[in-house]
Amino acid sequence: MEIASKYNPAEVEEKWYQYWMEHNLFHSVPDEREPYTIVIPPPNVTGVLHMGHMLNNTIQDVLVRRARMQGKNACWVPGTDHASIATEAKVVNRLASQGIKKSDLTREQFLNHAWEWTREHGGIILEQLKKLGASCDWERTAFTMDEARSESVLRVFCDLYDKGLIYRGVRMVNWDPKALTALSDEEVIHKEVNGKLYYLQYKIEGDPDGGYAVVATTRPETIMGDTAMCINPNDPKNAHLKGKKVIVPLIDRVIPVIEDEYVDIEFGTGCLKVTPAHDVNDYMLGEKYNLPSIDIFNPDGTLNEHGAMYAGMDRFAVRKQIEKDLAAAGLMEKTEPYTNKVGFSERTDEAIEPKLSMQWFLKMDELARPAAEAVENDIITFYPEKYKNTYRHWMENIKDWCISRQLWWGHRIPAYFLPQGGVVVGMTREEAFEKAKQMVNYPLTIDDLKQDEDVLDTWFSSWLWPISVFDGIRKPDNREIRYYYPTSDLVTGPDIIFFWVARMIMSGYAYRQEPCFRNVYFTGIVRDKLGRKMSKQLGNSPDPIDLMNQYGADGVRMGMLLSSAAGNDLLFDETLCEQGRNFNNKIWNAFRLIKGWETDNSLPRPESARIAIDWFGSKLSETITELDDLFSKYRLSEALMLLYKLFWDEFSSWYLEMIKPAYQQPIDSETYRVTLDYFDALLRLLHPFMPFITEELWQALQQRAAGESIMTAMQPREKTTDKPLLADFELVKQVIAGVRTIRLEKNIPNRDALELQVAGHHDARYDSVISKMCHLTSVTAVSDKQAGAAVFMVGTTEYSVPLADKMDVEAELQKLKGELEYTEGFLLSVNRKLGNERFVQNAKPEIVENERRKKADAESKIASLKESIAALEG
RNA sequence: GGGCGUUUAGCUCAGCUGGUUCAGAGCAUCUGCCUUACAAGCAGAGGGUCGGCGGUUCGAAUCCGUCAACGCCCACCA
Repeated sequence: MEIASKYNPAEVEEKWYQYWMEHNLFHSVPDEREPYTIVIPPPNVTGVLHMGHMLNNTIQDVLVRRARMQGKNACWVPGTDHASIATEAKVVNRLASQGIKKSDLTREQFLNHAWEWTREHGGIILEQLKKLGASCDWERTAFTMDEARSESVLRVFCDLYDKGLIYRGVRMVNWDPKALTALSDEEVIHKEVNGKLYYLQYKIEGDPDGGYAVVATTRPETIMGDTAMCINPNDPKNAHLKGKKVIVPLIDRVIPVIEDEYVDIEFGTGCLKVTPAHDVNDYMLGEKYNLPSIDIFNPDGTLNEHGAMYAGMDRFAVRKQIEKDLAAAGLMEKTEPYTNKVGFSERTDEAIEPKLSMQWFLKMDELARPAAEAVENDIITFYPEKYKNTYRHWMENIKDWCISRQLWWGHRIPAYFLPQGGVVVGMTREEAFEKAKQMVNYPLTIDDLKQDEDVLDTWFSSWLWPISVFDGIRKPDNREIRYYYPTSDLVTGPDIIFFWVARMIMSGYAYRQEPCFRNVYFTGIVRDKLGRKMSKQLGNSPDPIDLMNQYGADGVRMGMLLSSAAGNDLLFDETLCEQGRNFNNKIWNAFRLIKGWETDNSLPRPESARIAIDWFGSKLSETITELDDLFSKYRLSEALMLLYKLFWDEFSSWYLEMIKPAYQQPIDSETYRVTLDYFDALLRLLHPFMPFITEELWQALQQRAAGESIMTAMQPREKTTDKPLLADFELVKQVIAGVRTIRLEKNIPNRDALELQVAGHHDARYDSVISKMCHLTSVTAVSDKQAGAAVFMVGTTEYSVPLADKMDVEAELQKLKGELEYTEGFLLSVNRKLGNERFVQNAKPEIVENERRKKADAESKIASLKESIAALEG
């Protein structure tokens, strides 16, 4: 059978994914095995795969596949998120392109469009995950707005309301004037903005001299909302303003001067304009001093009728205009450049407007307590650990969660207003109606109930995800939730630690009295090789699908993993995918070699093969131990590198070369059998990282039963590791490398056999291997130094290859003298150490002993080198 | 303004509780090879005063202090 010399991923990937699906190998049902559960961080339902998803899902797949091969009942639950704001924005945009305004539609009509959009674009991302090889249990695919999840969300809302944890009230919230909704604090990103600090003159009322106070502000457009000016009572320079009233520029409204120590005397002029409706601090002052609050903005950020002559204009246009008008009126003292932090909407990138509005809130302190403790006490472990600090800090300063959004796409809040005031909460209108009847003493029909128009924050559904995907909210005792929960590992980005991770932990304790997962693996952010975050705007993000077409899914998976030390950002470089592809090719070719061998039962097993088999068996065992350790620390990148080296260096470059029969000669059947076993074990170790090629070769390695798969084969277990053998072999490698170097330097072709002479300690047990690898006629012990031989040292042993006429005596002398000089310097430093009394007294005995050994070795090496030099010179 | 983290070979990183598994790995580079598994390869080689300074110690990449650069998170000073 002729096998191509290059691996072609396109030919095999789809085939095996279908095979896995056809044989239902991803599906899990509860049984007596230990469960291993991961719930996917649900991507936006209408999103497409980006590099962050690639990384995140590759890691999850590695963990799941490995767990499955360790005999656990592995279950990876996929699904998508309705992404309220993001999806609604996309739908609004599409409607706009069709000339339809959202405001022209009824809620129902709009939702029809949204569902249509979801059907069109939904699930694309899940198909892309299949191309990556993700072994999700697709039968369990969930959606945050499907029936089970929606009902769970409403139930939790009702329950928390009944417990008094959800309340409704007027608060200063973060208002997004573009999305026209309130946002939670976590959805606001603070950015530095270069602006101006405006110094405005406020005339003092009734001052005969036309005196005025100067206020420094970054937002002159809000003066129409001023209801006071505030000074610090301890500020001597503004003492003359105490008890006075001042006049708001341009609109000539009179406002009082109040005093509060909140005002920083040093900032600006020490006078602060107070606009309770449009600033969080001013709001506090307003509450404290009972000031009126004048809201001058429409929801979309234009000014309303309180904006006087600016009514209808956008807030930023007003800022420009008012600057001119104030200057014209002689009320603008000056402006100076000023940089301050402004909040922007995470989703729409619109400047946030603090706005007073009626919203629903969830009280957090009670929910946070057990969640904080769980992480503090490592019941839930974070990798890397540093995020524990971040989490603790947030938990300790947690504020109530604004959970209502003025959107249509999402879970509509199950609260109903009564005609004469008051509100009832219920799963359905009917349920609410029943409750309402108990509450009021006036006639009421079901249609009198008006449901709240708002929907819930998207995260109010995702925070239930680990429970709701197993239907643990609606049926807390069902078999699935009891079996799969708590889940094992969560793999996600640190950017959503508050949005999602922290809240899931809270809901887990609130509804299951248990942690929702045991370990959280925070991935880094995928950046380009210049360190820039990958983004659509920059166009620096490669298309994952293109990458997979080019390098194969296995190659790309490897490329992602090689660069991703846990928790560090990773600088993605396509050459890593290339490295992945090359590795695939290496595996492929090793297979070609092995498969090409004929076996012969009558052949005895050569000694060199016996050594090779013993040695590699130990190497394999040692590697498995190290691998387990790395996995337990979630050091996947290093785990993969370890296997890479095991396969490429140890197996291919050393083991296969050692057992390789001469050209077109058969191999003895014993060696062949063991080699197939080793190859099988390597494939199984590699499978979690590179599922496709390993399945392809595993199937080709020998006849497999229908439906059999490497996916469900067991991971190899460690056997005995012969440490002395491994150590010996490292010396053997050095000897072989030494001879190879001589061949290279002296230009001696491989086909010319050489002789190797040894002076000093040498273990002859490995001579068969050395002879085979170096093409030697013999390895002989000699006592006398001989001229005309190229020399190299391994430890204190001197090896030489007689070369006769090929010798360049001068060059050889140079080399030996250089080595002598180095060794003498080394000896000097060791002697200095041993001559230091305090070292000999204080250091641990074994350390001192070690130094003495170094001294002895160096001395013997020097003696040996001197002899060789003498022989050459003589 | 607070907190956290990073700084080791050209690049990306590993070095846990201070002492030959302490200066490492992969990639890249250089040299020689189309040796019949693989040139997407084979064999070999070079390359770092471990960010700067100071301290503790017989001994510091490793511990302490300090400075610098970069990054992240949090925060209501207009």
